[in-house]
Amino acid sequence: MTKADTRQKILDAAEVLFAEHGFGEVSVRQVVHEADVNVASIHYYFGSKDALIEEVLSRRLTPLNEERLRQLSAFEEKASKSGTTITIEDVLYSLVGPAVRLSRGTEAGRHFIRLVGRMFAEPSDSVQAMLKARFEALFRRFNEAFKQALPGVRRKDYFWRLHFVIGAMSLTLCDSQRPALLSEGACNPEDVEEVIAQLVAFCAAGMRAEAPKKRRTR
Amino acid sequence: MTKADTRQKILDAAEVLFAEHGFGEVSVRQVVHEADVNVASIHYYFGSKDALIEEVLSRRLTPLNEERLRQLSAFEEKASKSGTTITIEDVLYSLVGPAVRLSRGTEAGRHFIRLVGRMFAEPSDSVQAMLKARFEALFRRFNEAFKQALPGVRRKDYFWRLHFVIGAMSLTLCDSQRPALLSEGACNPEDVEEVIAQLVAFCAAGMRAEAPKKRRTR
DNA sequence: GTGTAATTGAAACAGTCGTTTGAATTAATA
DNA sequence: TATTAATTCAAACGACTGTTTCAATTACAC
Repeated sequence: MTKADTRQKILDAAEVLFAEHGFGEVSVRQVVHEADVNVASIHYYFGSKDALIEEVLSRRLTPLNEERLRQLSAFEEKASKSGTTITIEDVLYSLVGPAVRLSRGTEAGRHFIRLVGRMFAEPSDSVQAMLKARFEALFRRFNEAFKQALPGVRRKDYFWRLHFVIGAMSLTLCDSQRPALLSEGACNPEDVEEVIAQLVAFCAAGMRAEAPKKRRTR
Repeated sequence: MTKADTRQKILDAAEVLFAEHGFGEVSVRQVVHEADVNVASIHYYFGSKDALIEEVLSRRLTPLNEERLRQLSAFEEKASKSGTTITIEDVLYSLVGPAVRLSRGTEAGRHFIRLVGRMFAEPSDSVQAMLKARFEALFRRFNEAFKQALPGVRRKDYFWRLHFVIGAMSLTLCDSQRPALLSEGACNPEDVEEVIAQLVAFCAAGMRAEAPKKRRTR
């Protein structure tokens, strides 16, 4: 067995187990058992369990965010060629499309994406710091694009709505089965383009909403 | 110290710790240390760690969901008296209002609500079964109300959108600080009625959106 | 084929885990 | 106040945690 094989087997097994049960609940011994390698391999290749977690995440997160930026650039170029500006649907499509496709393509992608969704609800400082580092560039780029697509929306309203978009997206990535269960089969979570279209339509309408007014507290 | 005191101290400490670090990451010894009681108390009062988790959740979830139903009924009554039907804003307001208020009121509420948000991203079977049991009645009741408020929306579209609403709400409850951080202070997560108004406006617009159309896969 | 480095293996490290025990203590009942 | 029941306590249970050690094995350059 070559070096690459063992590393890969550990990462694959860890991805599945972490997605299924969370970081804290999965022991390195479960990982090495599933990967069919020795206990010491994890520390030989990664140094520690925490370092392994980092590796599991960055392995797929980097290409995913690159793809998002690629799609966004393509939409912007297309718009500028036709003398228009990018639409909110285009921006959302670039943001959620690659992620949903990854989450529904292979079994590995499904596990990984659930892992990311789980992390967004994870308040632990180390995880949040990691997320921030990996998403900062993406965030700045999409902020500009959203601004262009939503000229009339106030700054404050925009940031709240971005937060809601992230929430809707996270849950959709993290839990693919609930809509099917709740609707008793009417929703098909495996119809990737349908999921994307639903998510984009919902978020675009929410983003474009009238500025909210507070109610009297009851 | 009376019996009630010890039980209460354990529940309070467990709520904070579980919300902060998750179920698996918190040991019963951390809980008893924080609660300043003996290790055996947890098994004396609750039987097991799992049973303690259940107790922590149901202690606040039951009154929360009762309040949601109360508000919904009040809106429905008001509408029927004036010969109109309930609006989507009213339904959403009943769903998210009590939860957001709980999450921003006391420190205990904040911790508890983060716990619930975290659980929605938790795929573990035992947790999902627990959630299902505790939310089933609420779910049926709100389904009817949404149906009334959204006569033109197809069944399939509705269930997808409900899923997105839950996602937006979950993240907002779970992570109160991110909007403030991302917006560099423009959003104030402590302005409870503002948060509710923003969430309701976003979700109402999303719920009322035009039926989505799939794009060509790129 | 020999020597050297990379990798794997089984065993053990010191801690921590959830849980249990049974005696010591407190509170309630009579 | 005496008796009984409820509660607390320190200590220990075996199992499991992440990590380390070092000999055995494999791969590769010469």
